[in-house]
Parts: sequence; structure tokens; C-alpha cells
Amino acid sequence: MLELAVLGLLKEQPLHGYELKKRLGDTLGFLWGVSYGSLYPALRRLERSGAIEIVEPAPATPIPSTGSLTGDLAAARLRHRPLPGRRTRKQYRITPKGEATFVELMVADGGAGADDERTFALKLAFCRHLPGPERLAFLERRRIELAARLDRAQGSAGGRGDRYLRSLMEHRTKTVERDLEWVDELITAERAAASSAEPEATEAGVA
Amino acid sequence: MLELAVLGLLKEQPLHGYELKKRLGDTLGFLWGVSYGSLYPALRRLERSGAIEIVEPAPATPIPSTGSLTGDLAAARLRHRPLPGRRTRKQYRITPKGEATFVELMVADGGAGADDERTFALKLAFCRHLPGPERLAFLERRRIELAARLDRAQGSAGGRGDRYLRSLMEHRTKTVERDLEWVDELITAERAAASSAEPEATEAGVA
DNA sequence: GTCATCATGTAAGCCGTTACATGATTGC
DNA sequence: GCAATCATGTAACGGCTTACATGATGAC
Repeated sequence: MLELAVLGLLKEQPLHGYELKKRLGDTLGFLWGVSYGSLYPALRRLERSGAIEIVEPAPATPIPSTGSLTGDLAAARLRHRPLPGRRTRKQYRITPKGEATFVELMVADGGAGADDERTFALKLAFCRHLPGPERLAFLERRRIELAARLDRAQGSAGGRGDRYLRSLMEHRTKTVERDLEWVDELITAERAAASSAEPEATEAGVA
Repeated sequence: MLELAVLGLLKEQPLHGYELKKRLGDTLGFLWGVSYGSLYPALRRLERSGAIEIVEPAPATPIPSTGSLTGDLAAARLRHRPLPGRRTRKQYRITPKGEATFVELMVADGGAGADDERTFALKLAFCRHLPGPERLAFLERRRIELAARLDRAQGSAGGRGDRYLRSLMEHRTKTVERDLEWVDELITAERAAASSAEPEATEAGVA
């Protein structure tokens, strides 16, 4: 999960851990607050597995642009430091392998119902990086999961329990219904977009 | 959390681990699936801390009723076994200390926003065991928490992010608004019940 | 006597947390 | 030089999961 978020953010531009944490709490903060204690180990894991790599601060050569405006600025601020001894910032960049890992994590089903709300929200926040058909499939999996949940909820809808429990169950059922409607809207929009655009235009149009 | 659920169920009647797990997945299943690997250690912890105790199957004396119909039945099924050697079922009962722990856990705030949805749902499912004023206070704390969350959500409502992220934020805001309305209804009902009944009638009316 | 189910438990691991320790840069 | 803040990391722990191991009971 954390790794998915990291890869998703690094897809947009190279970043170092501290900045990564800020973004996580900033743009995704309403659904996630990560701590350093999990972020840095996660970065190490990702680096060891080859999904991300450290951006060398261009030792002596002129300036090989990273293609990223803010990335270049950060590198410029960093450049005057001659010896990146031990404790300096480490800029990370996603590798091709990391791109593959990202898609894997996005598509991974995680078994039946194992996907919690947060996972779905996170995936949705990054699903623009998914090819059109996979994106649609992702939304449809969610639809199925929600429909199943609604079924179960309505099945056990009988007035069991006291009024608090009943109110809770009723409210949750309504919430699932609304989630389902929402996903349906997303799916409809997705289908409309898919049919109005050339198939290969989906990813290029965003990046 | 798990401990709260266990204590809440044991308040109604003595149960053994296996049965406890069934109930957890049965009446509370739509919000929780516990595994033995966490349930049994939790029972041990609760027993060691004195919050629950094992119901002895009445070694030789006639039959001291536990006051619980199903509890007595279970004890009767168990009675013909002469030597409760090592591997038999252990019926647990909540102690006065456990009752206190239960209220503590129910009232515990857990800091700012730390209360996740599940925790609230679980507490609500058991809040009938809370004295009236504490129950109202519990709902009002939830109200405040939701209002704060709504404020934050509306504050960062600007069109940041792509359309998926925006749709997600919008949907979450709506969900929080509905949760807030729901809690308001619960609070209203609570106040009405409190003013129409004698103060000391709240707990007795349910048990 | 053997199979299904009831029943209790342990071990390892996952995925996160908090608290702590430390180093580097910048502004004054 | 000193404080604020940027930046990276480790250690210990929390609470849960899965997988595994085992024992007891009842039905046939």
C-alpha cells in the first residue's frame, strides 16, 4: 500500500523522502498520514528490489535535465555541495521495473473483499496512470465488490439487535448504495471517454 | 478494540472462545472478522488482567445457576465430563473489573481523529450498555470529529488533482455530510429519550 | 473407527505506529 | 554561533493476519 503511494508519486517526478512525506500528507492527506518510521524502510525496500533508484546529483558534468522542472530545481539547490557524505538528501526516481510493479500493485485484487476503503481510494487517486481498459476493469471489480456487500447487507437486514445496531446497519447499507451509484457514474464516464477517444491516446493525454 | 468487542459480548452472557468468534462474525460480521490467532491471546490478556474469568463447571455441588439460560445449558452439556484435563472448552464470564474496563474503552477518546470508522461502529453497536449521559457525550464527540473533518475537506476542496482525485474528494465530502446528518439524528433521538424517561431508567430498560 | 465439527492454542510475519537519535542547511 | 527546519534513519512495539499443530466429541 505505502509502496503503491510512493511509486505513484514518483511517477510524476523524482523526490526525496522528506518531500514524499509532505506530499503524502498534503494531496493524499485526507486519506493517509504516513510516518518516517514506515516511509524510509519502504524506500529502502523499493530500492533494493530495483523499483526505484537514487538520482545522482551529476558529479561534474554540466546538467543532464531530468525532464522535470521542480526536479531540476531541487538538483540545482543540491549541486553546490561537493561531498555528499553520509547524511544528505536522497532523490529517488522510479525505474522501468518500478513502473511494472506499480501496475501490478494497482491491478492486484488482494482476494475477496480484502480491499478496504483506503486501498480503493488510493488506487483511484492514481488510476490515471493505468491504461484505459485496466482502469475500467478496476472500476468494475469495485462495482462487483460493492454489489456483493450490498447483497450481504440486505440479506441480514432483519431487525436483529437493538436500535443502535439497526440504525448502524441501515446507515451502512445506504452508504454502500451511494458508493455503488458513484462507481456507476465513474464507469459510465469511463466508457464515454473510451469510445470518444482513440485507444492509444489515453496515457499520452495525461502525461 | 478486540477486547472491547469481547467484553461487550460477554456482558450479555458467558461464552467460550469458539462461540465468541462465531458471534463476532455473525452479528458484528459486517464490520469485523476476527481470527483465532488474535482472539485467544486477547482472552488470555483479559483473563490475566482480571477483566474476565473462567466459569467453573460446578465440580460436585448441585447446580448454582449462572442466571443465564444458555449459559446453564452449555454448562449442562459440559457436566458429564469428569476430568476437564487440558483441552476442553473454557467458558468466560465478565467480572466487575471487566465492566469498568468496558466503560473505559467505550469512553476512551484515543486522541484526535484516531478513531476510525470501525471503532465508532463497534462502540455504537455496544453503546446501549453505556449510561445515558455518557452515551450522549459519545455521540457528541463523534459529531465534533465529523464536523472537523468536513471543515478540512471543504477547506481543501479546490480543484486540485485530476478528475479521479476530485471525484474522490467530492464523494468523501458528501459521505461525511451524510454521516454528520445521521449522527445528528441519533443525538436528537437520544435527547428525546433522555427527557421522556426517568434518569435511572436508561440501563434497566434494556437489560 | 473414522470423519466432520467443535475447540484451543502457537509461531511467524505484515504493516504500520511512536519515540528516539542524529546530521545538514539556512537565516539571523 | 545558534536556533529552526530540513532530512534520514533505527528500535521497540502494537494489533492484527495466516498457517500450522493438536485435542475432544458426536454421528454413522
